[in-house]
Amino acid sequence: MLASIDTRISSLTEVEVASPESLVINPTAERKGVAGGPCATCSAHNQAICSGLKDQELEEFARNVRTRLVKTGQSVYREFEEAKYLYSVVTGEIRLANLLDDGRRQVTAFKSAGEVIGEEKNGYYQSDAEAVCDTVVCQIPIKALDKFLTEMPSIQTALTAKVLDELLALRRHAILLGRKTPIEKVATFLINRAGKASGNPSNEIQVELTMGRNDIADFLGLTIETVSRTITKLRKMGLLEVPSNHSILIKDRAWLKSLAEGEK
Amino acid sequence: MLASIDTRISSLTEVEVASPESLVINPTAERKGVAGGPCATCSAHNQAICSGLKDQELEEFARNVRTRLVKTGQSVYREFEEAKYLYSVVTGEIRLANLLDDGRRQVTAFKSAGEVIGEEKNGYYQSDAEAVCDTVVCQIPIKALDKFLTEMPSIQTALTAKVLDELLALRRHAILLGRKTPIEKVATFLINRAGKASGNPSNEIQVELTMGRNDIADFLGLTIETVSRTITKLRKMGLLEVPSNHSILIKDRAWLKSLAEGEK
DNA sequence: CGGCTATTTGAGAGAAATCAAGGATAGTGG
DNA sequence: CCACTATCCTTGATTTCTCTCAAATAGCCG
Repeated sequence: MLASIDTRISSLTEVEVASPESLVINPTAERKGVAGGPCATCSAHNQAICSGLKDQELEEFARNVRTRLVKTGQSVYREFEEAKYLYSVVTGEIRLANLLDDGRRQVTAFKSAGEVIGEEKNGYYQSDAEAVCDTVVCQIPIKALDKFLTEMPSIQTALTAKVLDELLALRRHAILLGRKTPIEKVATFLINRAGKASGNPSNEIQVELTMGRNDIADFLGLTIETVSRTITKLRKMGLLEVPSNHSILIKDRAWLKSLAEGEK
Repeated sequence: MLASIDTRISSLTEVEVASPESLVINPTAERKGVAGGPCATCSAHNQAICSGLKDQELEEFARNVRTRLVKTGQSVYREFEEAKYLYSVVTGEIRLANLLDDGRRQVTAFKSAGEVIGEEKNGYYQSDAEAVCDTVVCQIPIKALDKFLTEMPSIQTALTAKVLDELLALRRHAILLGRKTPIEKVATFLINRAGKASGNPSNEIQVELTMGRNDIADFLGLTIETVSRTITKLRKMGLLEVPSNHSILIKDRAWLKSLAEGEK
């Protein structure tokens, strides 16, 4: 699955000449005659807010959206910027972050395929959204969205569910930030990643990290050194192997999970 | 304003014989013949999700809701409990909290008049909701709400706005928990309270705390001792006076605000 | 291969948690 | 109304962690 994402991204990247900052592709231009239009064949379709749409609605939806390639480190939008679009992540990964004036940063979430970003307050985005790796997002104009919400109830429902999911995720994250130890934080992070990564319930599982230690530290409310030391500690306990900086092999998922919950 | 709340609560408390656990009052029984029904005269009406309703809609709304007195320490609902109602706070204050298995607690928000609680995920509440002090809530059955959402668009709009507000508040709280120092945390807490408390932009302002130090500690991700020491420190800096445990006088709001943002 | 960046590791300082009393406050019942 | 008790809050001493500062190592890109 990761391989197919990589393929998709690099093929898109090659077209990237068109716009050095961020590539905009009109999906209607890509495929014609497919039932449901181009969105029907989107790799994120099944997990996205458009998944409940019928063929005809989906075609209408497709006419209103654009996909956009956001390269590593580039931002999709910034906090306090006027919110004109809602986005759905297609491939890759986005980090949402908030900053203090002196540069301290808190990453509040990593968002991947099918997830929605772009929440606003009084018309302005609530946080910075930046690509952790080369990422494709689906850009939905707020104006078009308003129409969809009334005409296509399944979008309303799906969107509400996504927002409530995000609320819950933030609550879970709050208890992590405020009350968990570094080991519990890192264990929770890895377990959540493993859950995202596959349905394989086996005790050993490979986790791919798109982000660097810095992002992990800012996500968990730690310094980069503490993250590094904690991973080392888990490795020396025999819980992990670290084949590369961006990949971690969990040797004992159940044990790691119990650590994540604070059972010592 | 606080005085009027107290009056209201104690008058309700006296009726409390009816139900030792939590008093249920049918507002339709209270007043008749008022345009908009009993909800029109609700002290929280202007800030609540029902504020945009016309008289007739409001009467329909009133027929479907009940008010409920929740005494100090009692819970409105618990995490993982089936979500049958959405609530709007009328008077008093509710704390939302999540727990770890070993009892560690993170308070994610304090909710007062006009604010909504009861967010769910797959039909189950996301956190514990408990009364910080004697509190009156308006109980809206989810089933009735679903009907309102389609028939009264202003409710849909208001509710969406409330949820987005909550998302933003949680993001702000995440950066507080993950990246702020104890002084910044306490200063932020007090400044936010002061903002809630009044429109008085003067430099000196009185803040009423309904909750104890324990709740503040669990809200800010600190121990109770650190909260206490930090308040003492701010007091000795001449920034605060503490006339009673539940009341704090901010002597220099601008200075406190600059501390809250991390400017040293 | 060389330079750049990311990550790991080490030593030391500082800060908040923990452990332990002591003091204030509020609510209860005489 | 006041004494009494339970709870809450503050303060002090000590310990433990995590951060900070510093440097070495590893990985990556051209």
